Amino acid sequence: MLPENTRRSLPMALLHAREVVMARFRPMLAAHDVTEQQWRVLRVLSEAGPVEATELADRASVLPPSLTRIIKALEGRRFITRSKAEGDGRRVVLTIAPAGSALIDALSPERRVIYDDIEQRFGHDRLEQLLDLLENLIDGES
Amino acid sequence: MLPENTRRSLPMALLHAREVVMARFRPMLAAHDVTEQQWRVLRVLSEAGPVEATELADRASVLPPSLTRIIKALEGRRFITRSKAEGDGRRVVLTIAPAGSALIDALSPERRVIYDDIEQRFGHDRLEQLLDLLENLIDGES
DNA sequence: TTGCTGTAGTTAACGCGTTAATTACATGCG
DNA sequence: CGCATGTAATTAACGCGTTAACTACAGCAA
Repeated sequence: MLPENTRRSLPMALLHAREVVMARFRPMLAAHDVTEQQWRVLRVLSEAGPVEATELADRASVLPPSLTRIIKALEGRRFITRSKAEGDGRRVVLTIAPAGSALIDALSPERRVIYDDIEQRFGHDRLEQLLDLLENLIDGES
Repeated sequence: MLPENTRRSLPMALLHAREVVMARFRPMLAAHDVTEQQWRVLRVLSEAGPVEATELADRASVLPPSLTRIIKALEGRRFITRSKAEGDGRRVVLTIAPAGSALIDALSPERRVIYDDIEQRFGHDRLEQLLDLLENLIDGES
């Protein structure tokens, strides 16, 4: 059934939901001069260790051209380091640098507070339910 | 509780979910040379009739600077018309034009097919449940 | 009327999303 | 080896997201 109004359209609802959630995190990121995408890349590198660019782009939900720009910015600020994969001169391996880890550590407490607040306001069970549904949607469509 | 991995983070999940859903609609929009945002604006105008810019931006989930650019593009293609509100020289009123309505009509069948397919694959009840949760999240955080 | 304050839109600057084209390297085949 | 094909990453071009600054107009008060 076609959604009769814009408000109850799935793409719109996802967009709007993401907007209101990110609005809570944005001030924190802006205060440290990191964009949302740079933050995602740093977190993936922090969680997953040295990773090739393609996998990094995939895990951070960033397209390759964007990743190229993000890498340049993060490398310029010494948040990450970049090296060629041995055995394949095309691949690039990214590693988080001390300054990058320090940023992650510095922001984690604040991030936890925001996330906890969202979870508390929305409800733990409903959040889990929402995450399950989103995961199912993603797996089913991709 | 802080999400332990990037995959089960709410902002990431919302982003990724939106991505996979929009991937289904994007070819349709590209084939008619409309961006996703232009399409949203047209649909709001189609549903709501003549509307002032601020309300339009709000309903289409587009920021004012973006709306200014979108209006220019849509006006250039005769999809919408623009006029000043009588009684208030600051306000701008947007109205969908015949060419715009024609585009909406041309794309609606295909849009329905895509939406129905998503709904069928994901499940009607789960979709409704997801929309409810998203609506609650939006209302609770905004 | 003059001027202050608030509001609607626009412009500017910069980064990302998206697609297409391009470069650099790897692999396989003759 | 030499060349075609494929893949990883980058670059280019254009539109949108985001914030801040700016313009134009409305409303109100002295």
